Amino acid sequence: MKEISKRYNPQEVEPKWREFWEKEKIYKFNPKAKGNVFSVDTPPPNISGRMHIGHAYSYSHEDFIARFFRMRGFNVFYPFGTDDNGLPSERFVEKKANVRANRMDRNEFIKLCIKTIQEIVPEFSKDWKNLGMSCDFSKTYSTIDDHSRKISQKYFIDLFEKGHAYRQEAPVVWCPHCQTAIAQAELEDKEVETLFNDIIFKLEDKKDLIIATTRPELLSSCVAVFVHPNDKRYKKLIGKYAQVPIFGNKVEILADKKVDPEKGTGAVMCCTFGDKTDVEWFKEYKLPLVISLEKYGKMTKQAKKYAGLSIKEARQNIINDLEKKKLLIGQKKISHSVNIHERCKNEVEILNSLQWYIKILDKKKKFIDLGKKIKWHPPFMRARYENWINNLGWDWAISRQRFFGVPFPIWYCEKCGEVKMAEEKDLPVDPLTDKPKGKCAKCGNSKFTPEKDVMDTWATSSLSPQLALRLFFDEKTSQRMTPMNLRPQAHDIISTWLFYTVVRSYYHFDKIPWKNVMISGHVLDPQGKKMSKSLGNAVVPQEILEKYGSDALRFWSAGSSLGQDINYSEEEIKMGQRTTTKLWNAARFIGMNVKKAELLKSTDTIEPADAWIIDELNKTIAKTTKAFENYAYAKAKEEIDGFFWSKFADYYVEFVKYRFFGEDVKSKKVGEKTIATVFFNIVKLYAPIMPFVTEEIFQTYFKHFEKLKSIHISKWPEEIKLKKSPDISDFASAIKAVDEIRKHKTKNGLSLGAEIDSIKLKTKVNLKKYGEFLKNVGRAKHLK
RNA sequence: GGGCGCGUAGCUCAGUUGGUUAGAGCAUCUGUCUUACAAACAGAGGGUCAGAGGUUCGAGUCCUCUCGCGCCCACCA
Repeated sequence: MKEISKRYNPQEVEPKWREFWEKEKIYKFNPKAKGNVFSVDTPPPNISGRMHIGHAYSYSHEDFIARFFRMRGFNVFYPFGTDDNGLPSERFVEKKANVRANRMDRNEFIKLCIKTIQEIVPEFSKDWKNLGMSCDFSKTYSTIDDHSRKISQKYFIDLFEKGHAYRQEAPVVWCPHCQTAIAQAELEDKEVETLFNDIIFKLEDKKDLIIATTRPELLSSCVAVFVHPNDKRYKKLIGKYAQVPIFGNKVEILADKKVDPEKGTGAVMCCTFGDKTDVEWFKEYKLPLVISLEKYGKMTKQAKKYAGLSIKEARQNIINDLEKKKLLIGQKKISHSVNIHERCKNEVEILNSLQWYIKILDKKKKFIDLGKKIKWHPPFMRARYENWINNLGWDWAISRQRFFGVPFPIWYCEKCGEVKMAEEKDLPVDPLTDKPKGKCAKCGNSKFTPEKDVMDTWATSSLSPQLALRLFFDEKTSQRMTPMNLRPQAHDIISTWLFYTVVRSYYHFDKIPWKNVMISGHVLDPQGKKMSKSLGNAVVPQEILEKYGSDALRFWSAGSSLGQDINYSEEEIKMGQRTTTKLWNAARFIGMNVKKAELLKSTDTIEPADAWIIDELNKTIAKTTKAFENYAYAKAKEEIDGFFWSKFADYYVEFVKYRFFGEDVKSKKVGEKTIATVFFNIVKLYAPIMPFVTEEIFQTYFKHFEKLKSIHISKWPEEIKLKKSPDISDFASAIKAVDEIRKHKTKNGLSLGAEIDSIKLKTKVNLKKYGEFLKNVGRAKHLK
């Protein structure tokens, strides 16, 4: 047998096989290969940061499944792409190059973005390769490349033509810091301290009406005052008018059930727009639109003497002025939560502006129904999807007043404003530099204004099945391959990526995008807190990979069931490392004792111990296979671990030793075959979780079993059937007897290898059948 | 306030449709260098299954309520 290293060294072994897999194209997708296709809609990681531990965790999960199905004989379509447009990428480039997009030339900035991305993507993708991902990296997409822009624009045109996309001037969630509209899904909450101000509005009879507000700076946008219809204090005021302090205009006092009489003074001003309720009232009561806030977050002329001030400055100045006029009669410190933009963490406003939308509100029920057609792993994650849809309050705003994104393929007629779409054969287009063909369909004019906005990054990534499929297939085949088999992702983007992909798939193809979704949890620190750079409790996967290797990291990832958050535990990673060591040692043991490994033949005559381990193996194969088929990789790992450590290593290896060192050639031979067969299967069972050590063992010891380049394209284990097999119904008693002998030795401080003269067994065991076996395994001369 | 998940040994978790004395790993303690492995092995101790009530011959598992933790959403006047 080959001379091999005594210790397993992942730092040496892992790069070797990684290069080998790439060179030999082990994971290359072959459209003509046999077997049913199993397709994965791989999440394109966002390039705005390196792979973090949460990525390592959830990408491991999908790779387990992809590897399992590959070995199960499926033709696995497992593509890779990167998400590299939109605000996150802009912010990343701004930070890296120390520039601000809105202070530089648009084209220069876009060029800088593209250059930066080209520089970093190869290094960025390396982390995913180092993790051992079995994607086909030979063709990849980026959500900003020509390929993706073309698809994104094509399907936008499709939406428009089908009437699912519309442009409208309406209140929209606006980020004054990023100076763009954003979607509801991009909001986060933040708890802030603020002042609740009681302000006097004068009534027509000169009496006071006190309203409470946290946003006095919006007084100039006040268009009504609302009270609860049953509020006795205000009932008689309904329909009358109140005068807005400082600005002097009169607004009607209206009644609406949304007013909470308990809150503040029970009278509330409605401004266009302070919050979502204002928008609802604005629409419902057809209130006038009075804009006091412009897109940079500064006060407009409407705010008169406060024009040009920031929100905070205006608030302070108005409070001061109200105080001077004795119109501010109370102030209370409160803490409330406000919506912030997830990308920049700044408070958002609601602004009236012209934006493109994709209709979603009118199809809520449909999207919920589609969700029911998808198989969710774990099932309870569907509730989050439905919960999100039920709470949706806005259509999907997809235009962004930004620079680095997929442009809308649109011009507007200068004369009549009619939309002019690009033609499909010209895609991708940039309306800022490309000219539309032909004349305005409506008025015949031939001068056009380009659309400057770009699309929300999700508007492109929600087409990820198409982005991936079209790398390898024509349009017809791509559509035939939808729905894909699996969408793997983490739970934080159910309301964005997952939901939007369902929306797009429905509008374009009237189909669900995938048959299964697999939702991973998050990684928490050992105390159960969220890991984040800012808290300083984040672990860096690159360091773990370097120190312990990918197999060990993946082993840890496999440790919690699907959808569960996991606490980071270095101990568990060490356990993975120990498993690789244990596997390596077991392989070495076989290498030392078995000259040339052979597999059992169905006609071989085996001994009871062999039959027992084969039986246990068969049970393990059945359970592991079922678990993996249900995406329950944690259960699969548990089964394999249990069999390998507690059945194979702890017992079977000890059962077979005496035969290896003894004289009975026939018994020795069948023992050799059994141990090789069983261990070979163990290595295969572990292959999806720990691809490197299993490849090393396969290549070193078992390559001659199957004429294949890699274990990862070998056949998944199946039940081993032997024509004649001894009865092992009483083998448990033999194991019990072995335990008893071990206990006896431990109690007496003897080493397990020590020979003992005789032992009286309490265990009832058939000594005729197992006497010799027990004497040999237990190294006892006599048994009673 | 709504939705979802979780609460089992010191720690991390497993417990399939309710069915003997509740399991594993880590940690602890005691032994053992035994021809794969001391990064190992053998053995031992350790649990009112968050709490209360209910259904049942029988509940960690089903139902109701309470408490605690986490996530998502709403609340923003």
